[in-house]
Amino acid sequence: MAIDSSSLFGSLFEAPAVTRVVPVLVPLPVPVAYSYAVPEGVHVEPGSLVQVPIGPRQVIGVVWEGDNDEKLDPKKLRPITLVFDCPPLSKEMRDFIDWVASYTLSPPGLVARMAIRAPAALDPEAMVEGLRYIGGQPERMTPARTRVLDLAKTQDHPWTRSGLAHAANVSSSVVDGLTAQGVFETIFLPPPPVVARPDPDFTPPRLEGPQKQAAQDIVSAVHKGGFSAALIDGVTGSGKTEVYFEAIAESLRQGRQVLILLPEIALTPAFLERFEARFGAKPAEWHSDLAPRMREKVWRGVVTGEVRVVAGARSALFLPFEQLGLIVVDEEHDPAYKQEDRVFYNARDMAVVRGRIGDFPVVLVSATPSVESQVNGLAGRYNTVHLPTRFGEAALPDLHLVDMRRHPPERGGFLSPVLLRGIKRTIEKGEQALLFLNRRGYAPLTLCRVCGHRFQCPQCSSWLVEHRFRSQIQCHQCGYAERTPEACPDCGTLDHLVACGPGVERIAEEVEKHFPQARTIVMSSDMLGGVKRMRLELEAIAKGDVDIVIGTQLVAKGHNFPLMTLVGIVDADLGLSNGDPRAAERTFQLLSQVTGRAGRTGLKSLGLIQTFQPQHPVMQAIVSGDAPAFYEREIEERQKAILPPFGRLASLIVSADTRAEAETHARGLRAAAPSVTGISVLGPAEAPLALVRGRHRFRLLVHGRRNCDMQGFLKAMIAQGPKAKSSVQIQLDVDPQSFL
DNA sequence: AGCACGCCGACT
DNA sequence: GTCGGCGTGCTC
Repeated sequence: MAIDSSSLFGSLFEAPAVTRVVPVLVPLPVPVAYSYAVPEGVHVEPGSLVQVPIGPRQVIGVVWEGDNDEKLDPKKLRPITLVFDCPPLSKEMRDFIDWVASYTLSPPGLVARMAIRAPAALDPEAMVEGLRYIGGQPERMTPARTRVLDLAKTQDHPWTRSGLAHAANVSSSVVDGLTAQGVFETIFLPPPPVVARPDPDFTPPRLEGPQKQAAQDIVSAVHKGGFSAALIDGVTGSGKTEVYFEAIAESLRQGRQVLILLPEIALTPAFLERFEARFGAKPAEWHSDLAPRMREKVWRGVVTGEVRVVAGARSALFLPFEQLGLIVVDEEHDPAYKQEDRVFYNARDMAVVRGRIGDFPVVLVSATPSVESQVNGLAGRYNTVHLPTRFGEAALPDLHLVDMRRHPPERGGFLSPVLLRGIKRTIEKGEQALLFLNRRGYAPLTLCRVCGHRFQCPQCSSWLVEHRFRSQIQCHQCGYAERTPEACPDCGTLDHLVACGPGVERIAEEVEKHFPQARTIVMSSDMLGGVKRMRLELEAIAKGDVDIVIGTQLVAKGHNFPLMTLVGIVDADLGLSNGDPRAAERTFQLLSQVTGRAGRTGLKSLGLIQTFQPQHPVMQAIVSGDAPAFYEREIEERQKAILPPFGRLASLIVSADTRAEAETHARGLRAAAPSVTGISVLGPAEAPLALVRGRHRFRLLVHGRRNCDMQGFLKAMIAQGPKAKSSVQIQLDVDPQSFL
């Protein structure tokens, strides 16, 4: 119910009676709810969406519960401006918001804002204008008018103006003319649903072997109801999607809504079509570049319950579903689930929390689960379901390590003779080769041969990467770019700049030199022509119009290339030595994903992995396929990173996935524990180095996830003061039991 | 987050 | 003499 603002002020002589004061979460980075007066005759309850004044502007807020600040004079409080005509946020949703705010040490108002981020959706949706045939004839008949009338007579349902014109193959002015003659009357129709309702029994599933058991396991969890967390751990091509589709079907049969979380990049037309084939309708989409109108429609459909299934990126986790009954997190290991600004959260972990608070099952899915989820599986907190074999005729590629010390490339090159032979054989058979290198551009570093000058970013001091296609040198950290200079800016020498190391463009150059007749393409996110061109190129590749694809990690995700029978990893070691505590895990996941692109239609396929460290556990795990052993070792390594109880609270490193996140934590720490001096903020790669140098007595590592018990940590710090002999427990994200 | 106020440099 | 840089501080 919207209230008229003129009624808020009462008459001149009677002071408005303050009937009630309520706390309201406003979208500001403040730690508490603000208090507002509720005008007489206005009904609000916890969860109501309201418009309130903040200084000179109006914002959307949510009525919360709890005590109001008693220091504020209720008479001086400003009144709520408007109550939106919209179902209030449920108790579950409010508990979820409070929980996430407390866990991530974020202002609750900013967390709440993520749930109500479609402001215009709060207005009632406009009715659609329609036309109904009421009989009669126009004064003059024409062939076009006859066509329209024939159609309207045979199909007696309301038409839209353009729909009728299109169906009768006339221009809309013909329809307008008939309407003016009184043949049609204008009526108002409720807006059409955003998406059709999916039918759980549209296409019965055809599950094979281990899929059956896996589906039975998770379907029974959904059937039983109540909170549970499952981890579907299945190799690429093992049919994980079909399995979780059955869980979705069961939830739909129970009349509950379903949320499928996907990394943004995996929200492809291919996925939506697959869903449609099983359920007869597409899910509603939710992601960052949804058109504003669509965003509003989906948001409203979710609140009212009209939308049954949402497939969305991480932000979809905060949609206020009416009756959510299941969350599926596909590709649960994907780093894209981590939000890196404002509110730092991992949607995968918060999905589990939402399931626990809402008392419904959550299913995590991956071919290469995160170490965190593996630990939860081993500890019995998640029920692990294995799908060990490929489905149908698909066979895993035959994987081999290429020891680059024994098979060096020719001078100036990066492809070993072994890989070049493999490419030759593959394209001779009319099949495709994929060369993977996770590095955009031509070369990661450029220097002057004469004076040794290195091109460095003026803004953030990382190396500038040469991009030959664009004739630019770019900073991959901050986006700085300039035209590739011809002369060295330091010594002025012309044409003496030398590229160091490979990027995909440079690999393409090498490939073209060896296979001038082959059709070659470079796929990377900075591709000229944008997303549209990329889609077309991916289709062309799938059709077999390309022989050799050279790509960055963008080709690793989701796409199916039936003719791809050779995958060459150009530099498998890349990313193993960047100081990231998760480097080995990430590399394992990436390499598994890329090699999984091959052999999906039964053709015999091969993976060649170029490495200088063939003994490295990641390489061994990839070729042996012994993932359990790899995870066991990773878990051990991660647990070693949890420091034993330490002595004095002398100084502290705060380190996180990004410097910005570490800054956020540090601010919280400084505010909560002013007695602790010597708090340093370091980037992800610097913290281990500082520790090695012994500058700090201990560290608080919040790499990647916020699963460490920050609240407990702060309390312990405050309790012990700066010089106390302390034994603060630091809980690293490897063991995220704090939310279960 | 926004948007104010507030104090020091180059300009109609 | 003003316009404008962005540094602190407040919003129920």
